Amino acid sequence: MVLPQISDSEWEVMTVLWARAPQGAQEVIAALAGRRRWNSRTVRTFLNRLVKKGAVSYVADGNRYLYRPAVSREQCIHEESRSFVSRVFAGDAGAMLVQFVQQARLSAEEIRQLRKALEEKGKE
Amino acid sequence: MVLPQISDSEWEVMTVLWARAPQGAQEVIAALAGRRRWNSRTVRTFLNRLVKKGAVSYVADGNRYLYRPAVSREQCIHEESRSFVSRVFAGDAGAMLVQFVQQARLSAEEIRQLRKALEEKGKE
DNA sequence: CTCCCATGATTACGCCTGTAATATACTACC
DNA sequence: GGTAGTATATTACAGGCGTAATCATGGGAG
Repeated sequence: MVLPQISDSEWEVMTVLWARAPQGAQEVIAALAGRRRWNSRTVRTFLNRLVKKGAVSYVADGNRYLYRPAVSREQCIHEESRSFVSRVFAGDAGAMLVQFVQQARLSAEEIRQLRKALEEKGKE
Repeated sequence: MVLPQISDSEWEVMTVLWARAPQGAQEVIAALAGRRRWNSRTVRTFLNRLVKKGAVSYVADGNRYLYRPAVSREQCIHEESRSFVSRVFAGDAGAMLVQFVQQARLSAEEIRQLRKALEEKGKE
């Protein structure tokens, strides 16, 4: 199955659904209200498009729908990352990592975690 | 100055110009011929759009133009990366890195390089 | 029974993208 | 001086995206 293409705005909607599901449109709208000043109709449009794309499914609940993700966050992250690295770093993930590690602000905990992940890699 | 928005296809054209500049349209078309099966007119369209966006500048050279990047690769990478991390990882670069390190195939040299970069980070 | 309101469905619209084709201008050759 | 090539400039067109407004429908308030 090919993952549906998810736009920037749609991604925010997915984030809400990945955090909790199922949710009605009102709840999704409420969850987004803090971050984005979208008209409620706009959010409904995104939900519709996501359904049409197969990224979200729904079941009827009385007079409304309950929406839930139809694709996993992990898969989507994977796909987005792949396309990002391929675009910007010509597929060279190593180059990307080096650049990011040098540039990002990392907590001590993250550094520890990254070291550990690298150890694992080194063993292969 | 706000960086222009560069699309996927346009990014490939920029890559060619970042590698060597200035170049005439023919040279850019030739450079891309191996990777993408674009009609030469398509490439010219991208060059035009990039000029219009201010990402590329040109000077006349006889009957043709010589194009060169008007924005630096580093700036563009930075911007693309920022928007990617903010979108997919809600701005949490650390989370992104952990995910990538676990997932990417890395050469021994890259692992060494990353370790070193982490050492530097740890010292701060 | 009737009217309003919320909900989903359909439609709108301008800009961006991918992918070119057509038009115009200039040069180099016969 | 016309003609064939190139080069750039302009135009095309469908599908995606951001941002909503309008339409239709069914259930609850009165």
